[in-house]
Amino acid sequence: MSKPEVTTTRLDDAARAGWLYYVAGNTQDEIAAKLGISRQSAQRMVSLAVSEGLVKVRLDHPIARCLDLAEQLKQRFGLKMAEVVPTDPGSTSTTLGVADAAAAEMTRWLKSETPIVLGIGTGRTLKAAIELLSPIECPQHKVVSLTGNIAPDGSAAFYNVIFNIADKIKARSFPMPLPVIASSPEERELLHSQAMIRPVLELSAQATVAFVGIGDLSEEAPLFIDGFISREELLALRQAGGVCEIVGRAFDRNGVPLKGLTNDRVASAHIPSRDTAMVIAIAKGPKKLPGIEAALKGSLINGLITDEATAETLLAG
Amino acid sequence: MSKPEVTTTRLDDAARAGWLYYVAGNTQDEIAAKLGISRQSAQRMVSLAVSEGLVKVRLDHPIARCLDLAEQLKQRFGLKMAEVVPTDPGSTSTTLGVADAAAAEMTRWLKSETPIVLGIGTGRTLKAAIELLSPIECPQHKVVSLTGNIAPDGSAAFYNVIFNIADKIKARSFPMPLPVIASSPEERELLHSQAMIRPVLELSAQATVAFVGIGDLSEEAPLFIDGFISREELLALRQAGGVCEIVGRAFDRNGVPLKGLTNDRVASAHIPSRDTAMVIAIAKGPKKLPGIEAALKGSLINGLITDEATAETLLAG
DNA sequence: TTGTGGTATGGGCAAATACTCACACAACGG
DNA sequence: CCGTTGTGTGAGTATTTGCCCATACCACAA
Repeated sequence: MSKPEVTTTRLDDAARAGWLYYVAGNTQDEIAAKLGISRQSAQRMVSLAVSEGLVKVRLDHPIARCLDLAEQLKQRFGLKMAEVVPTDPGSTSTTLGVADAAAAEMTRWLKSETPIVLGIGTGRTLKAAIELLSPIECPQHKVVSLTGNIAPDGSAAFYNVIFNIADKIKARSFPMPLPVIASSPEERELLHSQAMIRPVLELSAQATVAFVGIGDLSEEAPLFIDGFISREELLALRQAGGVCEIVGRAFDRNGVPLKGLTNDRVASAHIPSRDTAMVIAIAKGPKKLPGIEAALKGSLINGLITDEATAETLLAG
Repeated sequence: MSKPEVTTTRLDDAARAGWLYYVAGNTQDEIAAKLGISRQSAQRMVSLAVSEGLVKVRLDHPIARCLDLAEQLKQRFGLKMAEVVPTDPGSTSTTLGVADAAAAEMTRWLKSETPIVLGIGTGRTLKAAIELLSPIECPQHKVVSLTGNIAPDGSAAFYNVIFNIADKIKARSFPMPLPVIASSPEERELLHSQAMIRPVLELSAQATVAFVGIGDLSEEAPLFIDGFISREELLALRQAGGVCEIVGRAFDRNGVPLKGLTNDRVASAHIPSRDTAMVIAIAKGPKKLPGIEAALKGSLINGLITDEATAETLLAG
């Protein structure tokens, strides 16, 4: 006999046992007594009810939908980790919710006893996340910046958050005292070969986990708004097919880094290897969608924190 | 609301834990690890999710015996609708199972696109049912109370559930700001002629469907326990042949309303006409048997939700 | 009758889960 | 300011559950 073929009365009994268990809240012992069978049989009845799909559980909470979407994201894009937070339909904030979730995820990593190397990108979302981070003492960990922290005018780049996080978690921090984008490829090489910088770059390659934002390349591209690139450079990136930027480096819609242009001068560390590190992007909203899609296609990341609406669009596409 | 009042984020966490447990099939240990909390807390979260009613279990199996009994009930007593849930032999609860079924039946009605008028009685069973009701937005419907909601001491009658249900389903609600039993027939007339009350009474007569409980008139009669009638009044009702009470109005064993006594002063609306409305009683257990029999004999109802044991006794008698 | 293959049963045990308790901490009220 | 009260937490412990396995049972064929 190929099919399991369960008889009707058997399923009836299973349903009854399942009812007594799940609805009436009996223990298997009690069910056994009431149905006049052994506890083991009662257990079998209950598990039969489950395996035959008689028992359906539903969670009456918006969160349930989010978890479901997260699971789908992981499946579909081969992510190791995904988190979807509820969308607040009214809000236009690009950080609401995801920042909290990112802070929570960071905390989970930081709670580890064994030392980790935490790579940190840049951006508004990340800054918001770190502001939400609860202070926690983790002297065992190291936190390393993936981007330079010097703005074009020589001031500290505002959305470079390495100091903020280091302060919050009392870990040793490794900032990258460089401009985000050097003036020429040669300057970048020169800077990268400095004794102060090299160990930071090496450390960033060893990151256990990295949190990065995804920047769009629209008219309001953070790289442009914050003055790291000129309007002409922004247009050139778009012309070349660029749709997003991670730690300053521009990618096309397939997540392939653009050749030339500002990419030749980006002084940031490379995104850590997805084989050895968790690279978690924090991004939501329609403006970031092409960027997220690119990052997923190009396997630039293996973790994503986003919101419901964004997740739905990603899965629909 | 005198409820414990659990904050949103706490419920969110509970939902998350519940999802991981029931949907994703994690053990509590795994949940604890994933959420970065202790196993005990994970357990608490899961049980919170259950106790807050976030987790709904449904059994997708018509237990043959119950269906059979339901069919027989419909045939024998000319009901339009009957539902029989399994009996838990050991339990003394008067709501277990039937409340779930009632909630499911309500949901079925509420899902209707076309606006309905939902009449709601009172009582423990009904309250339990409404607590199990999943929140569902139905602004198209109206829900009207069939009984007054003022207790003898002036407080809100505890088992009047119009507000609970209105809150759950986001429908316009029509409570009846009256005492359940007026001090005299004259007072009742006066109250009923009020401009605030009349529309409610008229609406209740137009109900599409009404859910009512059946109260017994034993020493533990809810009317008496909750202080709506005195012991003397209770005894008088029994003396006069009363066996049950629906929306406060007492009936004899044939389902004929008693003349005089407290019935002259009951301020409740009449049970909607069985010709135009579904009137569904929710009741089980030996104590309610005479009441259910009376309601069936007097054709006070055309729908019944009860349990196996009660159904069997009804059919045997 | 006996053997054989398949299936159901219950004992036993480790894992998982629920519960109780004591304590920490914050909010509240004198 | 200090007790009081309520709430949340972790530790420890009892209960419950899931699962393996030896055994009993049954139908059927030799």
